[in-house]
Amino acid sequence: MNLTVNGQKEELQKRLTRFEKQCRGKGLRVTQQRRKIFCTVAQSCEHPSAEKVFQAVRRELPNVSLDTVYRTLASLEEMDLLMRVGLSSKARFDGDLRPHCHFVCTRCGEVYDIFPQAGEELLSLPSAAKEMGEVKQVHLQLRGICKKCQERK
Amino acid sequence: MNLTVNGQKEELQKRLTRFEKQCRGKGLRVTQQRRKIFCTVAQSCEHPSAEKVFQAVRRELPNVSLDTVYRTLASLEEMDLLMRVGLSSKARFDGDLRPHCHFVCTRCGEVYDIFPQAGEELLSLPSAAKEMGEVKQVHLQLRGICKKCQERK
DNA sequence: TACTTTATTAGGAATTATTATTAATAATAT
DNA sequence: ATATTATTAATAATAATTCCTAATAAAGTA
Repeated sequence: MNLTVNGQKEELQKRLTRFEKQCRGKGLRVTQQRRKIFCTVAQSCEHPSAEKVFQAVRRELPNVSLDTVYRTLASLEEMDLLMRVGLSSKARFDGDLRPHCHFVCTRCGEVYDIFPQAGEELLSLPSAAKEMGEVKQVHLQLRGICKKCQERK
Repeated sequence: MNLTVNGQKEELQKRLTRFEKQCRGKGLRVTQQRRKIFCTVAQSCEHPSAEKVFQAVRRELPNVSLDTVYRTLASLEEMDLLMRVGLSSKARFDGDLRPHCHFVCTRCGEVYDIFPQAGEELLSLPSAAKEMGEVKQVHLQLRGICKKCQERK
């Protein structure tokens, strides 16, 4: 894990400040565990898994439990302090390979298709993409709260 | 599950034809199980989970096993006959909320950041997006084979 | 500072999702 | 029709995540 985010200390500081503000705003206690778990993800460029976060946090808090890590990561995601790569829970499949994107409801987990209008361009690939490897698929996912969930609450 | 894809029978037929061609091309046997599993996903607009596919297939092939469904879905994905929404395996987290996208290597699972160049616009949201609900995050994922994996065979 | 309240946590058990194993089955070529 | 060999069913095993409960500790209050 890197100790700085792309070599930018200020960015890390900004994230930590935001974290504390958000917690206090929501009335969440800033516990050692919560702070350390957030720090671990905020400092890393490696998109760590829950297990990796657990291992890293355990070096300083040897008794931290894996459940705490999962619980905290979920609540940090809820507060928009970090994001989850891919989707949680089980895999879902799509037989439609035409260019379109998915609206994923973060509350109920439902996945909706969004097709671009005729003539509407979905996206242009960032130029740095080709340096990473061979791009075979593009997945564009919009996350938010779906209409149904907005209505029922 | 819908029996037609957005009301277009031709699209479904196209997918089935492609499926058979791909299987024969790769020397894979077109078994009842394989065909029914593919059909189930190809006919559906609901991005079914492996479990859902299993339930649907079992109505016609009562003895199909869950393992077969998982195995077949994975091979269909490999053949680019369907795609997986989100990521398989474990969840991974990112503390960087600045606009950027991820290159996900489908071979080794590694996740790399790609930041747009200065002035480069990542994407414009499809106009249909706002009808789905409130978009809170945009996740752009490029999938392919990373440089490292390309080199080591 | 000590006390109280209540969210949070550790530890372990339970659940869910996915993958591996192996003998039996069935699709294709002959 | 038969042989060959990929594929499958059934079940066990593993991996990932979540639940449960008593113990702990953060933040407010006296």
